[in-house]
Amino acid sequence: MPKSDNIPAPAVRRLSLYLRQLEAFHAADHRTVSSRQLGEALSLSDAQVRKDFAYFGQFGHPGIGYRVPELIQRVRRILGTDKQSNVLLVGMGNLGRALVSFGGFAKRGFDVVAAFDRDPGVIGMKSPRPIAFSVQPLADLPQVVKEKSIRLGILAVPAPAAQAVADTMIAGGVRGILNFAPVTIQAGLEIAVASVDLGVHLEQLSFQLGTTVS
Amino acid sequence: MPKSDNIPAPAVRRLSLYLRQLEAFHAADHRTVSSRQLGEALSLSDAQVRKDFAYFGQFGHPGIGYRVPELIQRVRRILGTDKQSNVLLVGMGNLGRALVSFGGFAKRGFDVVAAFDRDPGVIGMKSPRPIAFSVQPLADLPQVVKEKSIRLGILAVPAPAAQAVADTMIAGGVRGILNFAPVTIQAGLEIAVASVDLGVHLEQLSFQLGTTVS
DNA sequence: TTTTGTGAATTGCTTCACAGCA
DNA sequence: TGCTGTGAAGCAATTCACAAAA
Repeated sequence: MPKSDNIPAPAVRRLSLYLRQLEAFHAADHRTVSSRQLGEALSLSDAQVRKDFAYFGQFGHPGIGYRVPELIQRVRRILGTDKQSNVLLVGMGNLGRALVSFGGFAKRGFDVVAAFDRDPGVIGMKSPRPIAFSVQPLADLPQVVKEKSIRLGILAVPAPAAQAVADTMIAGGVRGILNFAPVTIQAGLEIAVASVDLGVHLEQLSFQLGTTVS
Repeated sequence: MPKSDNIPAPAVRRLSLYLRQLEAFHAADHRTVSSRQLGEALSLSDAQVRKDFAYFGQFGHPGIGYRVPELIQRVRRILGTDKQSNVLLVGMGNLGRALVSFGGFAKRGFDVVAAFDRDPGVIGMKSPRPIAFSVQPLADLPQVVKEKSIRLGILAVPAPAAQAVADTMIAGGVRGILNFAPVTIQAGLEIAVASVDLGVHLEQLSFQLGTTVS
């Protein structure tokens, strides 16, 4: 049983990176890995790595390091991705279509099993590539959430529609939203929201270039 | 002249959010905005907002607040997006195609003006929608970087190719990379790298659901 | 030896609270 | 009065450094 409370948010963010790197070590047939090796691969200190894992329990073996397959299992358990879960997506514009075609989610434990759009033009569309579902109207969302036990939704609609669609998702039973619209989504504390604003990331790079360099 | 050094990284991240929100206030015809209003819209404290701006200079007017158009200009200047700049993209898979079709970059000061891919099958392709350039082979990258004064590149290739392509971009003169591949890119300190791992964000949501709730 | 786990020290970030200006 | 800018205080996260385990 971990302390469960008082875990720094940055530590949780890094947990995902550790998992990704552990899987890379596993693919390269490393049986064990030390906090220093793991930190080096991710540009973190060895102390940081040990402290982060310590928030969740005792995973290491003194003198040995961490056993890779064991740690992968335990981190997945912590993140809740030890079993596949279903997610839905709303907004089948350019980005939405790219995201449902994107193979990377399934490898990390998330299956995109339903897509919704307001536009009747794309509803019924068999979505790009051989995908097993067709695009449905938003009105069907609550039913699909129940039938497929969906907890997470990806929001890929234009900015002006984002808050209203988010409200619809929440009312329909979605518990967490990954938002790609460049607006701040307002939701209750019991709803988890993460936002990815592609423009923001380029701005960060632009700022760094302005200061890092002459 | 700002102090220039010792600016917390979180403050720089929030600067992009302030800009986005200021533009929303501007569109709604707000002439001025207080730190409290701005903070409320972004779920931040008023003190946080004032302190963040203070890292970069004195922008506010006591008793009044911040003048919206003025602050927008100054934040853009700080981020280096007061003038449009050219960016390139490598990797015309699903995600890459969606990103070049994505209108949101131009509004924030970034024009995607060139696209590259390894696959001869897509080279020469006029890219989706009416876009003014065609996909080129990677060998052309250094020349394009020079001709179009490109400093930033978007990396949207599969994970196994990402590091090699990043090296090619850097050797070609790119100074900052926005990486969508789920790997840590190794680059010199003079190169700015930002990574967006779509799977990681879903994992964060998954973790929050596991702990927030029963 | 090697390497973890962890209290203690340190560094960094945020919030507080108020002087000063409009 | 309303609101900014900022030193000081408080809190959070990281790094240090070492006892214990293999």
